[in-house]
Amino acid sequence: MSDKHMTRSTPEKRPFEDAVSRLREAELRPTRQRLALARLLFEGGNRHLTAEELHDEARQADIKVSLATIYNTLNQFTKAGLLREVTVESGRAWFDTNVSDHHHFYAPETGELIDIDLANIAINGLPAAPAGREVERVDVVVRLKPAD
Amino acid sequence: MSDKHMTRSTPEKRPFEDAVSRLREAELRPTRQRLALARLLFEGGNRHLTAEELHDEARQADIKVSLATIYNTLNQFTKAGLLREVTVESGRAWFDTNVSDHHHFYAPETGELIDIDLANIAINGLPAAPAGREVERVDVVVRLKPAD
DNA sequence: GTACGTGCAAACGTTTTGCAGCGGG
DNA sequence: CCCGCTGCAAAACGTTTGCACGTAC
Repeated sequence: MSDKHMTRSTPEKRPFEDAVSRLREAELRPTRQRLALARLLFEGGNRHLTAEELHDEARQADIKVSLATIYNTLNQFTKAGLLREVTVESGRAWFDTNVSDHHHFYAPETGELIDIDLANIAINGLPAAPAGREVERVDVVVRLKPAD
Repeated sequence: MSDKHMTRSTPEKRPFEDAVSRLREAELRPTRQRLALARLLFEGGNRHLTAEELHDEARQADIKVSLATIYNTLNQFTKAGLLREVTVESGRAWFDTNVSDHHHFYAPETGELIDIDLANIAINGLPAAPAGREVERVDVVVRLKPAD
């Protein structure tokens, strides 16, 4: 086996490989743009972003991506289960890199979203879903306002 | 006390008077359009409507109202506490004539919203609001899908 | 009469789409 | 080489706004 194409696995390299395999598992071709966006999204913990915010981040990181591609990518990632869409406001979609079952605090004035772990919360006595339907997901949004 | 301005309270007359006083209490001038919309909204129990749906209903009832006025009116009614805005989908605002504290089932395919009474549901263990903030409202949305 | 409401059309912000060209496998 | 992806611009969508006119009080 030639080592002509082999590269040493440096610590800095890891995220790149992670992003590649993440995309492959989701059956999405690891294109330049998707890789770049995946790294922005998934490095550095749980994040809540709008399309516009991700676009700005990409620009700041000197990644050339059109807003249309941002939207396409966010929707594809969501469909593939890599992201979760959070609906707290009509007129703006938020995307959450935390795809586990959880809930949110939402502060309208700042647009801030804060995760609430499922372990912290119990919902009892929910009526059964109407006939012919089943529950897909329960979303709890705790709307905040500045304290008096 | 003169009965000069008194009108016999016929069953058909009530809703009109109700709508008038409802608007007066909310400090909104009872104009032709606001009255007509108020009657469409508040007669016949709890309703969940989008602006577009209310506009269509008005057209069918031969009420001439522009879409802009529908939006203005829905927002004014909401601010006045006569309606409640329900956010279940980014890109479309729903208005609920039930302003009491309650939650919703939501069926995306049909756009159907079904009230869940607060009595039926208990939420325990919610973390405290972050510092400097307080909880304004807790919204629970149970997203439905067609049964398998 | 006057302040407020309405209608219309145009502007807005977000999201989607159509199509020519690029690039990953 | 081929099919899927990207970029751009334009369109679509729900919603808001500016301004002239109308109307409740």
